[in-house]
Amino acid sequence: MSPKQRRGEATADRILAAALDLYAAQGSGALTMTALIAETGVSSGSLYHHFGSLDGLNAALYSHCMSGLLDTLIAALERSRTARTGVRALAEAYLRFTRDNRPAAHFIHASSYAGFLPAHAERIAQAKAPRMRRIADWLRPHVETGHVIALPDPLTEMLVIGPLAETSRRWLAGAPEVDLTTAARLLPERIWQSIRGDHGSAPAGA
Amino acid sequence: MSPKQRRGEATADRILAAALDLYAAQGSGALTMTALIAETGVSSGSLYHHFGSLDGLNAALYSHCMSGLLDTLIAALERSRTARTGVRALAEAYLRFTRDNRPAAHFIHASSYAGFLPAHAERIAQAKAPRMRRIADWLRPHVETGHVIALPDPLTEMLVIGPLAETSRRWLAGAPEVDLTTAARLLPERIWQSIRGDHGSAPAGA
DNA sequence: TGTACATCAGTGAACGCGCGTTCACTGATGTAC
DNA sequence: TGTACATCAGTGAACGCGCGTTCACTGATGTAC
Repeated sequence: MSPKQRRGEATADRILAAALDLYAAQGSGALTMTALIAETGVSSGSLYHHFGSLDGLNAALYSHCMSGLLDTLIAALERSRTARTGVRALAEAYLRFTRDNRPAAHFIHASSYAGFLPAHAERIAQAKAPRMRRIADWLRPHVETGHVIALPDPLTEMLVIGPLAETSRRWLAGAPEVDLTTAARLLPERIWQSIRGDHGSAPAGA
Repeated sequence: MSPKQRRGEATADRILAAALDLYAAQGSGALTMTALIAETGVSSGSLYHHFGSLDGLNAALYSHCMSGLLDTLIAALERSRTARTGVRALAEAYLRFTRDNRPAAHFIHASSYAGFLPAHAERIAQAKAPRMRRIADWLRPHVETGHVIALPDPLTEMLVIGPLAETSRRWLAGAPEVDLTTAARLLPERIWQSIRGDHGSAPAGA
């Protein structure tokens, strides 16, 4: 996991970067050990030394990309004070991440059902869990004051992430009718409407 | 595409059913020509006679599953008169489809970035387009009366389908915290809140 | 400051395996006269 | 009603290829004394 020599870490990073490049350029079918060896010049033995298997490499790449996304969302949230501005900032940040980190976003979304997720669940959760906790910690007081509706555990997340993930997926798949800029302008307020509590901002007129 | 003999159609259907079974049981990696030949007893030549390639078979399976989902949504919509009841019925129907047709739902969601989608886009659109049109036709009058907010083209769809798709994905991936029954009880109304216009039902108290 | 040694990092040839696909063929079905 | 024939449906052996992984090895790094 954590290399004991500097050059080891550098090699691992270089391999992950090349893996994401390969993925971005030619899709999931192109992310093979053979292609990675050809692309990086690194030997197969070295690849196995660092990642154990192709699945292990995929898991490491997933962890890396997902951490990038969550860190972006956390930064947006923790800059905001009210529930409404926080949710809106998170929504904008999510779509901005998709636009600015297309390969990483693509890899995250395309990996939903990949075999390496359950196989390396523990290692992945280790990176993901503390970040999810920070998001939950930010949200909790706003639920307690009634500004955000109280829903059973993952449903608020579904309402917020759902439209953003679906929009990102369509855009990543190349759907020409999806425009991230328009989405970033209009979706955040509608998402906020879907989770705000009775105690939220003025309901009908303003 | 359309077989000229009865038994041809029966064989193709049997192959697609076996393909979905294989997929459901062991994941996308298990849906291979070799496995399909072993499972169905059909010869490789027959497989190629009907579907042309593995990608072709995947595209046919996708079309079949997607049509099933859309038909379910259309039935729910066209039973409803008001915008609110229609949207709620669609949301419930979507989650019910996921629960009752797990393999088909899984295949649909997991295929988002598959190579066979662009490769067979035309054939797939032929099944999808008329169904999407019926949904759009149902929605249009409700936008015109102001009961549903007017948004640029795919954004309303993102707000409605997003939370449903995300909930389905998590459940399909085996996330234990996602409960489709709870989701079906609480999400529809929240989704409605996200797309209803000023002219929608009474806003704050009821 | 120098040396011995354990550990980490990296090499590359070789392996077996299952994959998608092809092709020359036979058998079944439906249609025209 | 019967026959000829074109087309559809289905067979299965054979192909080459690229894949993930292994393993015995060498070289680089850091640490203990």
